[in-house]
Amino acid sequence: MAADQLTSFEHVLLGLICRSPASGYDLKRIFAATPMGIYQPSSGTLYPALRRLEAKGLVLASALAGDGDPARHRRVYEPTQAGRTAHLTWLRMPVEPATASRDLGLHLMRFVMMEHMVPREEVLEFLRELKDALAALTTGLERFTATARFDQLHPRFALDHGLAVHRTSLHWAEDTIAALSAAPATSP
Amino acid sequence: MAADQLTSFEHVLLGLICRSPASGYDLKRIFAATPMGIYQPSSGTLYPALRRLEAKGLVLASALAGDGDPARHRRVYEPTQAGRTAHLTWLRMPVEPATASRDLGLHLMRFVMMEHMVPREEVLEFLRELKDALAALTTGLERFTATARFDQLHPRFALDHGLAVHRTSLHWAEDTIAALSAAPATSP
DNA sequence: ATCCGCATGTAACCCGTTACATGATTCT
DNA sequence: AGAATCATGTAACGGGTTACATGCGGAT
Repeated sequence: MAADQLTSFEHVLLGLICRSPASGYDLKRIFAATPMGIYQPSSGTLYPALRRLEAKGLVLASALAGDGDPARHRRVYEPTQAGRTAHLTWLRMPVEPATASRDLGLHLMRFVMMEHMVPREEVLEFLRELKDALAALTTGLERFTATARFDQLHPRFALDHGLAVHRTSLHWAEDTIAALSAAPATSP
Repeated sequence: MAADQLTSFEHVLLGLICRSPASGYDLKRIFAATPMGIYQPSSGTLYPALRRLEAKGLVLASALAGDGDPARHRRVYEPTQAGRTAHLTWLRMPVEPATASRDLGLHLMRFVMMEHMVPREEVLEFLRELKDALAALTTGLERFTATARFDQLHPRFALDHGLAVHRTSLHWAEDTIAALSAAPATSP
């Protein structure tokens, strides 16, 4: 049932539910309030995705709203054991160097959700993988810049942008590895 | 016929065809060879997209292959007048500050294609719009960072990354404005 | 004669977008 | 009572992904 892989959005939803049980509306507000609110999922995206997670046995809708009157049209989802496992597996997925650039935002998302979910050492390993992938990308772009001949200005400028941004991400990864190595340990 | 708007991918294809007539296979090789090859369109994406552009009257398939034997199963597309107009209109679209972050890659694409297509002053105006949008995003993130309280480490680190990357893009825009202002004029 | 690269296409499937629909609850 | 907010859903549409299919031309 839970065999086929989830979309990125479903993985994020599952992660949020694992952090704390939530209804669809709760999740909508989370997206609206936090800086990941650049993406605002619509009802037509959100609720079917939750139903898919439910159908795959990764989350369960507990209809208890908490207040006095029972279950007033609110479906609060909480993860099943299979859901927690799937989420942890997702968090532990390796960084594919080839797609690290495209998936950077998703990797950041995973990084945020790793806290208190996987041990510090695994987080550092993830960051090292990310750093290596970004380093490979920058050297690849540097090599292209060195070998290609530019008969126009703008392509060169655009490459400069890509290079600068990748270098920034690379430095961030290095800095974060250092900061996290120095930070006091926390309990999962 | 050409009323409804195109997808980003279709806009890019149209731009490439405007730069120089090409077949589907040519376009595929362009994506594979240049640094935009991070995205490699499949046949099922590419050819239907070209057919849509053709159906909308934006491109035309001229079946002359150039070599001796005539048209050996190669559809070389070239832009129609409506196609050129649509492409120029796309190039001249303003930068939406709200989605500048999400569309940054696309804006860079537009920037590359603007060369020799729109006058230098319009390119500079575009870059100023982009710079302003990026500046607004950075101050917005800075404000969030200042007001929000972080009970966890990773969200703070992730925000740092976003801030650093946006600042890099902002600096790039400023530098490119300066460089382009100083560069010698070119003919469209 | 066969295999590889060129070159274009089709069909199933899935998901995100958009727009609309529906009720319950709280506020004024 | 009426409006706004909470809360969930559905249906149509379009396009991207994947995988498969096809045929020609040149190379070994």
